[in-house]
Order: sequence, then structure tokens, then C-alpha cells
Amino acid sequence: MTDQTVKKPHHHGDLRAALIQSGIEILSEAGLDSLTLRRCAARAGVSHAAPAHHFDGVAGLRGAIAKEGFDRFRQQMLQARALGTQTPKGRILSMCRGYLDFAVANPALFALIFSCGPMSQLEDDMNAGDASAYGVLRETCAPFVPDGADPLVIETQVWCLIHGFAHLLLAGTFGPCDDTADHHALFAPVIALLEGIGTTPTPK
Amino acid sequence: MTDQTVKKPHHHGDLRAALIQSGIEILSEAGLDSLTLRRCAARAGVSHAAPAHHFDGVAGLRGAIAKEGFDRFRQQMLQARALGTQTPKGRILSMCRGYLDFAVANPALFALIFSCGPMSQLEDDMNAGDASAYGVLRETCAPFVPDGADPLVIETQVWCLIHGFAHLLLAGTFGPCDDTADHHALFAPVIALLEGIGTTPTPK
DNA sequence: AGATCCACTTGACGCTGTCAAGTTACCTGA
DNA sequence: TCAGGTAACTTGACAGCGTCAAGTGGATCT
Repeated sequence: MTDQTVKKPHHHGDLRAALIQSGIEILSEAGLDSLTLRRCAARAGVSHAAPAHHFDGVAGLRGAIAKEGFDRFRQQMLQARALGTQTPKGRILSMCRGYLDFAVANPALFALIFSCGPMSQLEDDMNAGDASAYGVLRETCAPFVPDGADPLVIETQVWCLIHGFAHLLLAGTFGPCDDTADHHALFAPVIALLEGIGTTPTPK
Repeated sequence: MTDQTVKKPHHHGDLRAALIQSGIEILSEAGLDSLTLRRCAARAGVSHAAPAHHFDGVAGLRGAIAKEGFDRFRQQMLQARALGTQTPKGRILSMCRGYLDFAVANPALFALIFSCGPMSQLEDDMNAGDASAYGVLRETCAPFVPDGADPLVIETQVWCLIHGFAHLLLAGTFGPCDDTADHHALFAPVIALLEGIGTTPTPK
């Protein structure tokens, strides 16, 4: 509600940002269930009702944290993509690596990002153009989109594979999920489905 | 904790089952956030502390509801598969149809099933053999598994596609998600990736 | 300097999960 | 038949939660 206040307030340097940061720390230390308005306030050193002046209830705080998390998510994908082989397929694989690494390194934040019911967060992001996490996906998939075809199809194919896999991974389907295990070895044969990407006639 | 008591208790015919049923109703009427021990108790007509004798806290109740939900999920996939074309590929597509229809018809229950952190629920199910939701997936994928290959690869490919898509669908990525909209039309080109199923050499 | 406003505090409310203790209904054994 | 015991449930209490209303105090403006 009271978002986008650029000027710094009086007492606390920038309480809004501090609360978001506190929330992210709580998420990574104690998990999704421990993310609480009162706990964020306490960690930021303010009273329990202070967050109400910066976020529209607990949903607002979660949304703001998700937004920040989404941005870090996007940056990690960008960085991973830049480090890999610069072929169209190599860029997709590197981006997926960034995706998985982020999910494994920040499971609670990842869960928060993708748990906001009717995901206003993701939808906003999709409409935000190239400067968004979805924009990274769109860019990376673009070379595989046949002329005249709807890019949404290939984007969705890639996103389904990578997100489904991240979900299974975090759920522990493939065994306990610490960041030491090599989850990419498992992902390789799965993402191999993309060998046929853009060549399937995308029926209808 | 005090599970698996077969004999019927004295007062309430079968409070444990009644609480699970109440929980499922609350989920579909009011969403995931409204699922509460006290609300389930009230709907079942017992005192607020009664559920503690049947479930190990709120996590136990959620787990029990997820287990029941998983079973209904499995039955819906089985039923959908039985109604479709009885070819290997037709059976996969029909199963996916059942998967999507369940997710759209029971979004909160679906979210609960797949939100149980380190998904002890799903893991139990995977180890439960063919009489489980994962068993349905395994059966249906079996015809596509090359000789000597690990069935997990193809199972994961299919599961990633269908689950990722269901997630995007429920998140509203493709627009509002009522059960009147034809989400299968969107899914068709995505699942077309499986045209190459079993033929890709599943590298390594 | 005095008025104003905004950021934050204080205190209260109902709802939540959980625990301890009490009550009631059933079942057992003599 | 009737005492005793146990399992099923109730009652009452507690801390923590989100949220609201009212109060406070520093910064800013005239």
C-alpha cells in the first residue's frame, strides 16, 4: 500500500528494505513457517506493529519478499547463463543450472516465490518485459521459436521441465537435497527432452 | 502418532476420518490458509483439543489430509486413463488429463499435497509400490522405457512436464483458472515434447 | 518558535496451536 | 453386577500470531 516512498524516513534509515532483508534471513535460517511480521520486526529492531506502515499486512510482506527474491533469482540465472557455452542450447542449459542452484541454495525463498496462490507476483513479472525473470527465459528460448509460432509454447515447455524438476528435487524425491549433491547429473537426461525443441511441429 | 486404530472408538463414530473429511471440505471452500485444527474440530462437532488425540499436531493433520488427497488424486488419474485411448501414448495423455483435472478441481488440496516441505508424503508414496499415485505414473510410463534403462528418467520427464504445467496453470500464468476454461488445448503442444520420449538416447 | 505530519510505539482484541488437568463413556475382570 | 481402569473427549490456560486504535516523538515547514 504505502510502497515506493523514495525519500528516506526519519527514525530508521530504510525500514522497508530492512524488513525485507530480515525476512529473507529468517526464511533461510528457519524456513517458511517462521516468516512472521512480528519476527521480522524484532530482527529489524522495531516494534511489532511497525511493518504495518510499510506493507499491507502479512500478505504484503510476503509479496515484497517474493519480489526481491524473484529479482535475485533472475540475477542468478543471468549470471549462470553468462558463464556457460554461448550457443543457444548451451545458454538454455546454463540458465537451467542457475535455476536449480538458486532453488537448492534458497529452498524457503524459492517456495515462497512460487507459493503465492494466484501468483500475482509471477504475473506481474511476466508483464514486466525483458527486465524480469520471465524475460530471461523468453530471451533464452527465442532462438528455438519457429517463425510465426507462439513463443509461449517453447517457453512453457522449458519452464515446466525445469520447474517440475526443481520441485521434485526440493521435495526430496531423489533423496535428501543438500547443496553438496550433484543434482545436475540427474537433470541432464531429463532436460535431454529438449533435444527435440523447436523441431516438433507444435501441432495446431 | 496414535494412528491405525482399527476398532471404532466410543463417542464419535470415527472422529479421525471425520476430521480429515472436514479438513478437505474446508480446503475446497475456504482455501489452504483456512485449514485449522480448531476449525476442523468445530466442523466435526468436537472440542478444539480433540484432534490432538488423533493427529500429531497440525502437521499431522495436514499430512493425513494430504495422504487422503493423494489417494483421491491417484483414483482420478486411474479413472481418466481408463477412459482414454488404450495405446501407450494415449494412456499417458489420458493420465495427464486426470492429473490436470484434479489440480484444477481441487487447487487447495493439490497445493497441500505438494507443499509438505521435505515431502515425506510423496516419498512414502513412491516407496508404496504400484498401489500408489507414483505407481500409476510408473505403470503408464513403462512401455516407453528402453531395455536396461532406468525408468526413473522417463518417469521424471513426464512428471516434470505435467506437474510444471499444473503449477503454472494454478498460478494463473495462462489467465484465470476456472474449470470451464479448456486448459488441455494449451497443454497439447507442451506435452508434444513427449513425441521424442524413449527415442532420445537418454545420454549416460 | 510553534504547528504539523509522519514513523513508530503501546496496548488491546480475537484467533491460533499446544499443553495439563478434569470428565465421561466404555470395557474388563471378579 | 459392580468396581476399576483406560481411552476419548472437554475444559481451561498460555504464549504467539495478525490487526486495529490510540498515543508519542522527532523531523520538517512556515
